[in-house]
Amino acid sequence: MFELLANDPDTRARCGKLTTPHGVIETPIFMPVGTQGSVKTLHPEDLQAFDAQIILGNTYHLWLRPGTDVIGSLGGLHAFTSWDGPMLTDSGGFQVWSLSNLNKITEEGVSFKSHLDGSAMMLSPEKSMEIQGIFGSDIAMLFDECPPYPCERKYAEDSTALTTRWAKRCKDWVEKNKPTSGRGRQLHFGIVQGSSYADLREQSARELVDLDFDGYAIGGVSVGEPEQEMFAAIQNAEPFLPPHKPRYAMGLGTPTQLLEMIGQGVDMFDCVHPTRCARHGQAFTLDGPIHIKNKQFEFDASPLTPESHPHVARFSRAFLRHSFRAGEIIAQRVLSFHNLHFYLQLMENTRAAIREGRFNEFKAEFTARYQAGLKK
RNA sequence: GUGGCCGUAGCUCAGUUGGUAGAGCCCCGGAUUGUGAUUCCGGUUGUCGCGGGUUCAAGUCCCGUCGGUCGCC
Repeated sequence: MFELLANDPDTRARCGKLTTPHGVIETPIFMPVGTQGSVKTLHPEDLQAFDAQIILGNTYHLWLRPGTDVIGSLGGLHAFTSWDGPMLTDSGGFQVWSLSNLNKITEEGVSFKSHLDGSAMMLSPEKSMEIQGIFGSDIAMLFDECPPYPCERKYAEDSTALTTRWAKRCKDWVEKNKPTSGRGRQLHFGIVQGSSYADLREQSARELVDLDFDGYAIGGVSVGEPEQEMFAAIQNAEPFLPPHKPRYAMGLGTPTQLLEMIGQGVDMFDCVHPTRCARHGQAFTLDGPIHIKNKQFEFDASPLTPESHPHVARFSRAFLRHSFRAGEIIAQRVLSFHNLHFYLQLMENTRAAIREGRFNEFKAEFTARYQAGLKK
């Protein structure tokens, strides 16, 4: 299922291969986010063009619209969205946090009002597993509670314990119902919580590992915490996760954060950052991000970056700036393509560096150049 | 010729009983971290058509004048 291929001698970074029903994923990997069944502005062929290995979908959003009846009758999420590669579905636990003004958390689950039509809904561990089973994603995330940041000790304790109890219920449901992706056994990842408390992170990790899942995510990050807290959450959980299972940092991060966390033993990432920034005109480069809408690019005939994919490099910076200012869709699409290509290229180069035992050097070089660009 | 309406930021306009000028867009810059994101935040810009009068104080009131617009002869 998960095979470790290389360990970096100087850090906790490693290379691996995760086998899923719809294909093999090489780690470390970044997973583009396609909340509602598509990566915004991109065609599945675009994703293939820069070798996206796995993409995300979201249980909460796809359950509310179009619903399990539609996706189920169309043959599952892969057939429905026309993406034939591996797919991971988030459980909806994060939406409990991000839409928190509309919900109420109880032992049973979360009752909330649909943000689409206000109708009363209830999401529970069993329900989330059932929905993800019908979707037939390759990797299903357990239904967790993502506490806010900052979070008081008592709340964090109760929340962490609740996430463990919910994890047990998810496991029971899965063992009873044995969901498949349509091509084989669906994988299930537990989610470590514990907020900013080291002992709770450890406790959460241990309890989830005892339940034995296919992989482990570190959640409760990307909720507005400072970067150091984010890294601390990883460091407080990672030592208690089994080396022979994949680790996934949820909702992260920037290019340099990815390298930092890979060095801390993380294998998988997802984040809306590259696609959201792209739609707003920010492009990632080896010298830090640039705002393509800026006046300095008005007459710039050069490609977005020297390393840009041919689909992107055929356009001048001047044209991209113009297209953004004119509100043309092509601009958002080209930058989305570019940013994801940049992230996946970074992952590919990182894997090569780990295999060759020079991850630290690679990370230092990349980070120095990127941050020098940030200061300009 | 005559009557009404209108002249305020680059554009479209708001400006209460007179109290020292605002909004949206544009433009310039920034944010964005398990997507409720064509989102959010910040910034630049004015002979208030012109001249005169009343008043402590006029974009607001009065007179004149110029320009635009609509109606009438």
